Amino acid sequence: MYDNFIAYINRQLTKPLTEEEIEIIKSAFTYKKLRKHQYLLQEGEVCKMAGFVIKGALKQYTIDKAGKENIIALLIDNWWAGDRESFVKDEPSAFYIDAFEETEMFVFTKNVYNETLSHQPFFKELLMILSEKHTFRLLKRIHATNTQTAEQRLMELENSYPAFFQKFPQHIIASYLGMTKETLSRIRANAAKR
Amino acid sequence: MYDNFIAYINRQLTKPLTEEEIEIIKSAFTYKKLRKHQYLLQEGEVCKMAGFVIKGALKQYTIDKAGKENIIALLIDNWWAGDRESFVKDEPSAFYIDAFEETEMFVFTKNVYNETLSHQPFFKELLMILSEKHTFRLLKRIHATNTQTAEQRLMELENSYPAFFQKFPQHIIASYLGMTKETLSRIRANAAKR
DNA sequence: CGTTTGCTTGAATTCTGTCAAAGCAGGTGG
DNA sequence: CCACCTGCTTTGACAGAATTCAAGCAAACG
Repeated sequence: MYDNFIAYINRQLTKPLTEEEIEIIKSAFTYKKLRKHQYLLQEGEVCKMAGFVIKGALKQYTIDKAGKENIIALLIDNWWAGDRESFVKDEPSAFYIDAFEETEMFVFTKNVYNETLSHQPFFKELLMILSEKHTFRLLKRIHATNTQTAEQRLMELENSYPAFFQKFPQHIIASYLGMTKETLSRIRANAAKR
Repeated sequence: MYDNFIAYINRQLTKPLTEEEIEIIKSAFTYKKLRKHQYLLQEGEVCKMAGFVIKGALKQYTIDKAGKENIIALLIDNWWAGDRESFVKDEPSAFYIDAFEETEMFVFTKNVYNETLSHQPFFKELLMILSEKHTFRLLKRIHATNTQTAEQRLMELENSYPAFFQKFPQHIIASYLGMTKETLSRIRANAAKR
């Protein structure tokens, strides 16, 4: 059951996990299944649980006064889900995270993190590597929104993360890209004409 | 000379630096002064040096085919400068970083990082803490551009980082915020009318 | 079968970028 | 000391892009 997860971690780290470390992972991460529309986290809650998406799809978003969802992240197989800021600082989260389809995860709690994972060198290295990759992607997203047209960003997303387009409807993708669903639809229509 | 820098690091870490660690810092970080307009890094170069801004101002940016600068980061006193992606992966950087005014820094090289700093627990912790804070800020920037108007983002920047407006002219700030200098000027004019 | 969900399209409006021109310092060199 | 640059800001006119509001349609679902 943990095989793919262990293999994934080994792909990130510079040296493979020892048997001992694998045991630690198996005891620290518990299997959790989210039904469609089930919350992993709600705004105002402190994020006490984070984890790895084995299979499924979640969205992370805020809701403004008008009730509109603003998608900040889309999370699918082999991604991590959780609000790290809230988790680390023990502060209420600004985000909702919920399952857009039935989702299987390996999760760990703040207690397990504090007592076990945070002392493990392999886990510190993993966190550092993931954090760096995440930072690089976020920087690219900012740069892309500042320099590229809506159409270019859409095409780039289609190339980089085609799975998003299988899992999520267009209005979700549009919000993630910072545009309305109408704009996304029109971009598509214009591109098709050429 | 290193006092403020050591104090800064102690403010980040959970436990204060030992005398030994302070000595390591003093030998690993060297003082460097950049003249106005001097490059810390140019596009296409591998970033072999990164560091802490003691005093001064730098901008990190790309240049498009039309020759237009696109500012991705502004770096002033008590910030860190360098392209971590290039530094870590040993790949050519996509960015320029140059001093907008005379700038004093404490820098470390890739060699020093590999041989010394990367093995120091205190430095790993520091990197992790800084990386996390950086990530939180980047996420907020993305969310702000997707949900707030140009005027709101400008006002928020004025509140959060007033020093930017002392150090940099408006056309640099505008680029950082992803708008043209004309738009920024008009936002100001409209806001003043009310 | 009716309801929900997602997608498209149109028209009007607002916002932003582009291009061009002009003004306004501050600093430099003659 | 003055004239001239250079860097920065502002303004206007116009074009283009994106949002909003509204309506309609198709597919999926219970």
